[in-house]
Amino acid sequence: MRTHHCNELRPSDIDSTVSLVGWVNSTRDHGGVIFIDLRDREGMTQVVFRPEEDAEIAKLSHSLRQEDVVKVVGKVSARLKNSEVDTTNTELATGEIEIVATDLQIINKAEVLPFQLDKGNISEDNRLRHRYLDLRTPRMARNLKLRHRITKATRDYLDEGGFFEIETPILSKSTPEGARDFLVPSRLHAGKFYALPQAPQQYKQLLMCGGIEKYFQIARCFRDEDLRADRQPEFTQIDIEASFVNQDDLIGLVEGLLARIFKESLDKEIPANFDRLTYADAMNTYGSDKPDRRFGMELKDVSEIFTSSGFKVFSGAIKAGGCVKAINAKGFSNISVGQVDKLTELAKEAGAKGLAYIQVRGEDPSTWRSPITKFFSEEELKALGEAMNIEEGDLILFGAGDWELVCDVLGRVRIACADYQELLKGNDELNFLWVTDFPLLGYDEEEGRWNAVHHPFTRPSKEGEQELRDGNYKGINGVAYDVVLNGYELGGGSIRIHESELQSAMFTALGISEEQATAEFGHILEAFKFGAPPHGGIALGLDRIAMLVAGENSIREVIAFPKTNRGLDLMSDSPAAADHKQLREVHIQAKLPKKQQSEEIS
RNA sequence: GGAGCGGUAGCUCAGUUGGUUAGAGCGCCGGCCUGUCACGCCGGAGGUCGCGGGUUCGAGUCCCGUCCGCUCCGCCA
Repeated sequence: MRTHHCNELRPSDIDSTVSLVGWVNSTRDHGGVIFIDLRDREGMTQVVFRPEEDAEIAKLSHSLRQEDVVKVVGKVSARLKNSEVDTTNTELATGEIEIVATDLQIINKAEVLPFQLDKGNISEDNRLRHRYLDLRTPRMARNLKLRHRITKATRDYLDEGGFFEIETPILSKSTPEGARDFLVPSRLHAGKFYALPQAPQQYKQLLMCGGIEKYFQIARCFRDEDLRADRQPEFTQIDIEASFVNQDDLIGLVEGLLARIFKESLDKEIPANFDRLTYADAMNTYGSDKPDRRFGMELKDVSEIFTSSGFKVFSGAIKAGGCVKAINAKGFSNISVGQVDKLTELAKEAGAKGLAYIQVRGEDPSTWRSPITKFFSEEELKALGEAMNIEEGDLILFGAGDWELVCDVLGRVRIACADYQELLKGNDELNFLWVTDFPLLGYDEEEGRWNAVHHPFTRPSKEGEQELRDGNYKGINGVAYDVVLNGYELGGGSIRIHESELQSAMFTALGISEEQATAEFGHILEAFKFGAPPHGGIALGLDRIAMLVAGENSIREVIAFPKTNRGLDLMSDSPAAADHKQLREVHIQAKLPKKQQSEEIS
């Protein structure tokens, strides 16, 4: 049907006869001569219709409208160019040539579109409602192409590394831990349900038990939780598991994979090895387990200065076993009152009592504007000035109290300040980082029990193994690692437990009874008894990687048919009610909230 | 579950303190135009101001409720 794509023709093709197919991107009708830009997946080519060339064809060309699907046959010609005029279009790859049409076939007319494809600022709900049109835009074509290159690079790289791509069940079993599951009622087994997988975690470990040794999957995962710009209810992970490997093996593997991905999608070189920070250091220095290190503004512990301070908020916090930390937002002393209020609100939401600050208006502390410096002694002010490297124009922000809380609060404040100061404007750096040595278990005050920080299959550190068996849960680290890019968690993994007895100890730690463990996880406990190899793995968020590669702010921009914030597909209008027959077959009766009942009946 | 922002023509938006017939650009329709590439010129059509209620002589504008979209907190082992 076609001889070329719309991005291909060059001056070297002049005088050849070609045929192109595609969509009418735009028309410029001069009454006599008519130009159209013909667009396909790859690019655009200008077609010119002249009455003197073929009166019939030229006449037909007057009827062309945006997004008509057409086939054009014609001769490749040079654009008019002499000392007086130059009709070359430097914006277009094919801008030095044009097709002089000798035949035009209108394959399918398009009605007037719900929005103009060449306008860049269409509201997102409108784009989603007509996603099949939105996908024609260069932006979406590019994003999906990049996503394809990423998955292709992943498959090639892991294949070359000896990994088998294996599919695991979508209809699987609900697990008590973790995110809310999507449930699928069983027709054959009344009252029973499959769950859609949150991740192929157990299956991939069972593949290791099955002697596969190296597995990967571009795996669709499902979580019935609230959405965000970087969270969809169904999303895709690059899921990897390998036997007889340690943490360094997996870190090296993933560094190589990401290098391959960035090379083949953006032709960008990234560092061969990423920095590593322990969880404790990441929290201590950046107040986050996924720190954005493209800017500094590091958290500093200034407890020593205020141990016996007259300012009781600080000295009291230290006496109670906590700490005082501060950040220096360089050059941000001109912060507005409104912004101070916003930061304070942010700190309070995170659990702080307030947010102490100093606006540094000059060298001398007497010029500093602050609600708290009046309580500080001269020595304290001097020591603080040195510790925080205080200079004119700086803004110092404090947190005091429990270490974890202070880190978290200042971590959030740090991000907000960078945002206000536009520190990352125009920054195209790719800052990769490993965060390691996560705590294995975290204590949930509200529920009064221990939770897995990563998941219940993460291996404790060598020293932690006996502690786990003995029930000394505080302070055990897991052999877990997260890879972070510019403040986004790209993925996380761990070396797993492969001994049935140690896995049971883990379930005990999580308050799962022996009966429950047998019922929910019996298959994996059993599998570990028959010669399970030591193994570990990682899962990377494909959508987030694609988002960052494409330079987008939302993963919806790299997903062909995403859901809205409320989990709706505006195009197909899902989810939708099921009719009574369907529900009967799966032994389900819908019981709607009161306010919805009246609507459904009417 | 909570907070914030938004919803006005097919699209993107403006709309003052509540006050006459709700505007602009693009698109669309008709006419003109033989070198444009955001083509140009002339004319025209097009509105449940998200929906429901309230206040008022009078509501796009104020109040209450509700739906939808976006961002964030909670949540996301």
